[in-house]
Amino acid sequence: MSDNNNKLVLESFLPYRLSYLTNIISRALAGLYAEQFDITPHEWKILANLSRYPNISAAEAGEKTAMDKVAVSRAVRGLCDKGLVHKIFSREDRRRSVLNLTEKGAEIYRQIEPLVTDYENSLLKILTPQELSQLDHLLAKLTRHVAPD
Amino acid sequence: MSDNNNKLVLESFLPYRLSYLTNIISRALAGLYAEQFDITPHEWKILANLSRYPNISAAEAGEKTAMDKVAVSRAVRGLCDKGLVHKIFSREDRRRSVLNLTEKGAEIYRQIEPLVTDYENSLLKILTPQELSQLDHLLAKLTRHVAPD
DNA sequence: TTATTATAGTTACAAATGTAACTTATTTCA
DNA sequence: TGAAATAAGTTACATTTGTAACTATAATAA
Repeated sequence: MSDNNNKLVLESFLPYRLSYLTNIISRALAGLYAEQFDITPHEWKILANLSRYPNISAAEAGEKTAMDKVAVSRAVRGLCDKGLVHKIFSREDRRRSVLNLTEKGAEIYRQIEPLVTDYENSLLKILTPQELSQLDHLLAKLTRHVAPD
Repeated sequence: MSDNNNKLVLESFLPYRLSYLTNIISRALAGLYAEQFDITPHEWKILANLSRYPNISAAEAGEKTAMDKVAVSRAVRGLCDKGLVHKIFSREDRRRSVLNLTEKGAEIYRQIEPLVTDYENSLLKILTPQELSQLDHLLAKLTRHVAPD
């Protein structure tokens, strides 16, 4: 039986509120690097992951970013075309790619990273330490519930 | 001067965590009505707003949903084509549209609404009352900060 | 072995979304 | 007035994104 007896109130509907907030933040973030560095949000995710995890494959990059393999393939191609990423195929398994930042890619990453972390800090610093830990807890709990693994 | 002295850690980066959670929820939500009722997420937003606010214009619907006018125009056309929404132009200002659900639109809305609110409830009920009020407070505070008006 | 199945990645096509230009109607103000 | 500016909505085009089919390689198992 349905446990619903409330009317839908859009202004307080959790998925909409989340989506609204997320869209604004994502757009602001993209604005920090999009035109200036000619990098798409997908490309940025891959770039950041390769900085943190060198030598991963496209599939692994996809897992870490929650991007599907087509999006990863396109982002990697874009990054390779711009000379920011170097791709080879593994000797052991020639299906598997091995991705790394080029020197240029690492340099661009170093330029973008502080812009992005500063933006995050500008958000986080409006929260009290207590609110911060609540936010962390809530995101973890909700995410665990909708995406268990 | 930059107040950044942390390395970017993707797993704990607020915008990514938010975006990840939001995407999963949005996808789950769309799955509730997309194929079964042949309604897109944009169309659903307009449908729900027209149920709550009859006689609004496309521009007003756009404000309430944070959709741009092109997206609204397309969603409204889709809904009209399916016979779910009725559009006339105002007598006082003939640029301005006046939108309403048709009987069929209202009926479809009545069918989808409990699916959507049940899904929201399934999320909210894993939170304690205290966590719920924290979530409400945090979303409001962050949203106010990134989208002041 | 070798036939089947699974995996990594790419390509091709379709659908969705964004940006800019356009049409029509209204408002402003010289 | 009536010319210019503004506003609502649509259309056209380009870009992005998603889905499905495909290629190549590797693993499985009959």
